[in-house]
Amino acid sequence: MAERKLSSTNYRNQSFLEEKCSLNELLDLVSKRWVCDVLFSIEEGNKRFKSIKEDLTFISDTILADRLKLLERYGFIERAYFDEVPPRVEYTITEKGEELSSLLDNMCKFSETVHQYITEPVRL
Amino acid sequence: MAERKLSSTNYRNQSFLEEKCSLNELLDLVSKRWVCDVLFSIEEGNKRFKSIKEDLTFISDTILADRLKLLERYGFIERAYFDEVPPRVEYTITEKGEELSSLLDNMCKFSETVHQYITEPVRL
DNA sequence: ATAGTTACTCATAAATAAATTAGCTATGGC
DNA sequence: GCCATAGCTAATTTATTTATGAGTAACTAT
Repeated sequence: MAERKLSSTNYRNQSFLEEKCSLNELLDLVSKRWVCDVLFSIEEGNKRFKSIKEDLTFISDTILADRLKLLERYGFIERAYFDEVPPRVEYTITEKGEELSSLLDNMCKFSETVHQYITEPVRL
Repeated sequence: MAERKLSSTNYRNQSFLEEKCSLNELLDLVSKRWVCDVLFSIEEGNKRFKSIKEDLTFISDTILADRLKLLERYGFIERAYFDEVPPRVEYTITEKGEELSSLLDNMCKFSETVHQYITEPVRL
C-alpha cells in the first residue's frame, strides 16, 4: 500500500492529534475498516486466515492480511505459524485484546441507544 | 464535500459493517479527524466557533464547520444561534455527548497503557 | 501431468477524506 | 466608501485508504 507523504498537512495534523492524546492513535487503528470485526471474529474462535475471511464475507485477502498484521503489531492478537504444507497459521486474542474488545462492547451498547435518535441518513 | 458513490464496493462494505453492528457507525463518526477533539473542546467550555478553532490550532474553518454539524446531527452537541451582528453562535455538549465523552475517556486511559508497548512506528 | 491447498505479497486502480482557496452576510466604526 | 467581524458554504486540489487481480511456495490427491 502507498507510502505516506511526510510533508503533507494531512500528516502533520494526524501527528499533532496523536501526540496531543493517544486516544487518537487508538481510534486511527480501530476505525480502519474491518479492524474491530477481525478482532471480534478471532475472539469468537476463528483462528485461521480462511475462517476469518469466510466469517467476514466481503473482506479481501489484501485487507485481511493487513489488518491482522496491524492487530498483531499493537499486541491485540498473537500469531502462531506452523511449518506445514499447505501452511497453517493460527491467531489468538491476547489479554490486551480482550480489554480492548470489552471497551468496544461498551461503546457498542451505547451506540445502540444513540441510533434510535437518528432518522435521516448522515452524510457530509 | 464530494458525494459518495452508492454503487462502489467501498460503500457496500461500509454499509454491511454498519448494519452488522452499530459500533461501526459510531466509530466512523468519532474517528473522523478532529471529531473527538472538537467534542472535548466544547466540553471544556469553548462555546464559540472561533474559540474552538483557536483551541485546536491547525483545524480549518471548513472542517470545523463540518464536524460541528456532524456532532449536532448525532445529538452530541447543541447549537444556539443569536441573531446579532456579527453573528453569535454557541455550542454546548448534551447529556448524550457527556456519555460519549466518558466512554472515550476510558479508551484514552486504556490507550495510554497500550502505547508503552509500541516502540517502532506502525505503518502499512 | 494437473489441479487444489493456505496464507499470504505486489502493483495498480478506484473511491473517499482532508485541506486549500475564495467568497458571502449584514452592520458598525473609521 | 471601505474594512473588519463571525460563522459559515462551495468548488477544487491533494493525500490517503480501500479494493482488484494476479501471482507465490511446496506439497497432496486425482
